[in-house]
Amino acid sequence: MQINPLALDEQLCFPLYSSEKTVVAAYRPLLAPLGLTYPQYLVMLALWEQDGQPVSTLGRRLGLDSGTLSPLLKRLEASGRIQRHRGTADERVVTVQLTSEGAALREDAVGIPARLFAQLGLEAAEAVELRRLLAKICSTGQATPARTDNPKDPS
Amino acid sequence: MQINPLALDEQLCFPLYSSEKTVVAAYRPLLAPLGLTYPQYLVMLALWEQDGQPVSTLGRRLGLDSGTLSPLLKRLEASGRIQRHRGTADERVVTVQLTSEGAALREDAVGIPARLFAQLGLEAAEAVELRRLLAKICSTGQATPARTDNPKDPS
DNA sequence: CACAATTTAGTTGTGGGCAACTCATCTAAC
DNA sequence: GTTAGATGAGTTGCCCACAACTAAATTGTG
Repeated sequence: MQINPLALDEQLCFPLYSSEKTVVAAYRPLLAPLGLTYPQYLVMLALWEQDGQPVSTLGRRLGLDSGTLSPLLKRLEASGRIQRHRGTADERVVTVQLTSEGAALREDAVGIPARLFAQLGLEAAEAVELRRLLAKICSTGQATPARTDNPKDPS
Repeated sequence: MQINPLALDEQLCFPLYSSEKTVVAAYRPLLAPLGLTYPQYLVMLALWEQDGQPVSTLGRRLGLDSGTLSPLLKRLEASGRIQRHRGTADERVVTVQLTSEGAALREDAVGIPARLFAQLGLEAAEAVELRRLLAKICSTGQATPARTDNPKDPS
C-alpha cells in the first residue's frame, strides 16, 4: 500500500516523537502547581522510590548523563526539594536526599498518574500492551546513557 | 500487584519518554553522515513529502511552534538544504523550498527507516499495533502546537 | 609505594522545545 | 477608508539533552 518509505506517518519514529510530546504537554498543567517540570518530576519519582541515591545511579535509572542531571539537580536543590551531600567514604560520589518538603510533595503528586491516564483514553489492556512494546524498544538500544567518550573500544 | 501509583516503570510516561530517547539515539549515527539532527530530519521528511510548504503548515504538521522552527530552519538554510522565500501575495508567510542539494539528500535517506526498524527488533504486527496506540495518544491531546497566548478564551 | 586507568561530577557548547512576547501584515466590521 | 482583531514569523528567556571535555578521587597493577 505504502510506496514512500520516508512517509512521516507510516514510520514508528514520528508517532513516537509526537506522542511523547503530547504526553509531556498533558503533564505540564498538572505539574505546574507543584513547581516541577516533567524531567524534574521523573527525578522525584526515582527519589520517592528510593531516597538517597548517588547521581550516577539516578543517571542510569533515568537514562540521563551528568550534563543533564547536574544543572537539573541544582535547580531542584535551589527550590528546596532535594539536598546534595558529597560522600565521605568515596568523595567522588554525591548523594541526593529528599528534603522534608521534597518528600511531602509526593502526596500532591500521587493522584497525577491516574488523572493523566484518564486523559489518554486507552483501554487498560491497550496500556499494558503499549508498555510492553515500549519496553521492548528500550531494551534493544540499551537504556544506558551511552558512554560517549571512547573507553578504549576493544575492537 | 502494584501498590505504588508513582512507580516509574508501571506508568506509560517513563517508557514512552525513554523509548523516544532510545529511538532518537539510534537515528543519530545514521543521520550524522547526512549532517542532520533528528528534528531536522523530520522537517526534511515533511518537505520530501510536499515541497514548498509555509512555515505555519510545517509547524502544524510536525507539532512545532515558530520558536522551535525558526532557528531550526535557519540552520537548515545555512547548511544549504532549504531556502526561505517571503510570499508576495501574503507577505507574512514564508515558504520553505528544498534546494537541489536538499532534494538530492532524499536518496541518501531512503534506506534509513528500514535500517532503523531492523534495530528495534519488533515484529511487523507489533509495529502496526504500536503505531495505532501511539496515534491514539496523539489524537487525544490535540497534536496542534497549542496556541499558548490566550486568544480571548470564549468562556 | 608509584603510576596508569577508571570512575564520578561538573562545565561548556550546541541544538531542540515551549512560553511569552514583538512586529508586520492581513481581514473584517463598520 | 479606518480601525480592531487575528494571523504569520521571529526573538528572548528558560529548561532539557547530548558530546566533549576537566578535575578530583579511587582502583588496580606492577
